[in-house]
Amino acid sequence: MREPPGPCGCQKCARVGNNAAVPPRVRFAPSPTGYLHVGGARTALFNWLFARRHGGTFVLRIEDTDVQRSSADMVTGILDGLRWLGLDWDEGPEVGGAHGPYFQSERLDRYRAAAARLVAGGHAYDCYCSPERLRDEREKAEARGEAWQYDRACLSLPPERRSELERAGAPRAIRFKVPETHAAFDDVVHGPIAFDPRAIEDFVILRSDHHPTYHLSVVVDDVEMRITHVIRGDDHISNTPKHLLLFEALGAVPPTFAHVPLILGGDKKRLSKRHGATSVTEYRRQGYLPAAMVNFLALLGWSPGDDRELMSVEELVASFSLEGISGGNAVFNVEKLDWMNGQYIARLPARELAGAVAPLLRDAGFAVPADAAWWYRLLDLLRPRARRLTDFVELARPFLVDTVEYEPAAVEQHLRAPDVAAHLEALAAALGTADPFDEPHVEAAVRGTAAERGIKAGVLIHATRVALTGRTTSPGLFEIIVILGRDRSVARIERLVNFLAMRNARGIS
RNA sequence: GUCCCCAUCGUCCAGAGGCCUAGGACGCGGCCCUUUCAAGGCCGAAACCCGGGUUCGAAUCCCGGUGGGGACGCCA
Repeated sequence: MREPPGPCGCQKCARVGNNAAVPPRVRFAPSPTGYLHVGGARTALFNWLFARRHGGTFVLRIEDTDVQRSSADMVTGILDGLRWLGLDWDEGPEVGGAHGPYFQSERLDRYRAAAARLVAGGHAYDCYCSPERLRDEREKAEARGEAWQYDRACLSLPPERRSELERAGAPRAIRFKVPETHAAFDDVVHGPIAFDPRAIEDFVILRSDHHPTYHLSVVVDDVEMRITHVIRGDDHISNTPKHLLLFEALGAVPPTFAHVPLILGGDKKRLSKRHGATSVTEYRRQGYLPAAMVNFLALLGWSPGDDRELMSVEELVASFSLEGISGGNAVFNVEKLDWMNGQYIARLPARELAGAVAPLLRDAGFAVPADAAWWYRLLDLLRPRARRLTDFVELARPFLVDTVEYEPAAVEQHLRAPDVAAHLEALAAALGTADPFDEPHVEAAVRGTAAERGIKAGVLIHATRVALTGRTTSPGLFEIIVILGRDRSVARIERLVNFLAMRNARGIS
């Protein structure tokens, strides 16, 4: 029996009720208690790709029910991170939408109403147990090497005891009464997962300060925001049975779940600060291109099913499917990210590259060259040598300063040949008459000079590189002579000749 | 400790019973190109965790072990 295709012609769009296929609604729900972590960014990316692939809606919801630890700055940072990656949201902060508000701190009345409904329906009950008592019980159990579950002390409180507590002003939380039904679901990436409900304690859904816990708010919002697919981190698998139970108690059809594996550091431990950068802001600062970051993150735990590696956002959207997500955790491999970033730098249009490098140049105290054509040509010479945007500052330095510094290693390695100064003077003269001043003629001048003076071209080339850049490495010599131009090239060669003369005079050779 | 998830080169993935002499990419080694450094091209080393089943046939299915990870809060 074939099911009707979804709105985008595929079989994967959500089916709500009997058989009406609707475009999927997915959400990314970060907690603003920290910056946007690369793991969170990848979860957001998978949600976004899924929504775009199926013509669905990507909702951004801020889970700021932890008043103490949440901050507005973190919200800004997360939004900036998502925008930098190009993950635009259809509903959420700043854009609004029909299912708002999108900050949980503005939806507290809904959670309280839902909790009251659950109590009224016999799915939840008031709990007056003090946090101290619960903590003690847990510690005692732990000392015995056992796990402790809430003992349902408040499940059936005698009315007189209850009014006594109320009169005494005892803080009251609300706990969900976990039923004995089996909690099982079919995870899109993991397959069937079943839990024994006896392993789930009666968890708190509304704190004594009348704020919801995560379990309540996430389910209430997913219901009210009509979320069809929950794509989130693996670490939520063990929470899912609680959520399933809540969906049921609330009389709602649960969404489809897809739990994506975690991102680990080189030691296979959960990625954290000691592994290096973990926030997307940090990668941005380090000179990674958003397109490279997206490509890399997409391939971390997901594959299009073939051997493609370099994929544009359009290709990712066209190929994305939840079934392509692998079940195992993935190690964040910076070397591969570096390679990929280099690939994107190599392919970036000159204008865009120049735009991306400009702020870095200014930060380093350089003015962006006024001659755009010249600057683009220079960038083209440098780009195959760059892996990060930040590399361009050092690569470009010799071409932006008035006077180059001679690196000791360059002086030692390439200026030892006999009569280098004389050879360089001859080259300066030859360059003075090269016409036109282009690569073939410059090359002819260099090779011709070497031949006339009976030395190997390499000797002259290396010495000249030191004169022009002060370094042992650079783009091809003929290319850099041309880009520096006749006057600057000749001047730099003559300056090195003088430098060598002074050094000889001081007998330092 | 209990529950859950996972298991292919060092790393990220391909593989959905015969197409596997296990494929691609990063990284690594070599060669080519070459004025250096890159980039690029070519070549190479490198893996199915172990043990039982099922099957004519298993990297692929089942069970057990081992290993790794995650969750066990009035955090999210």
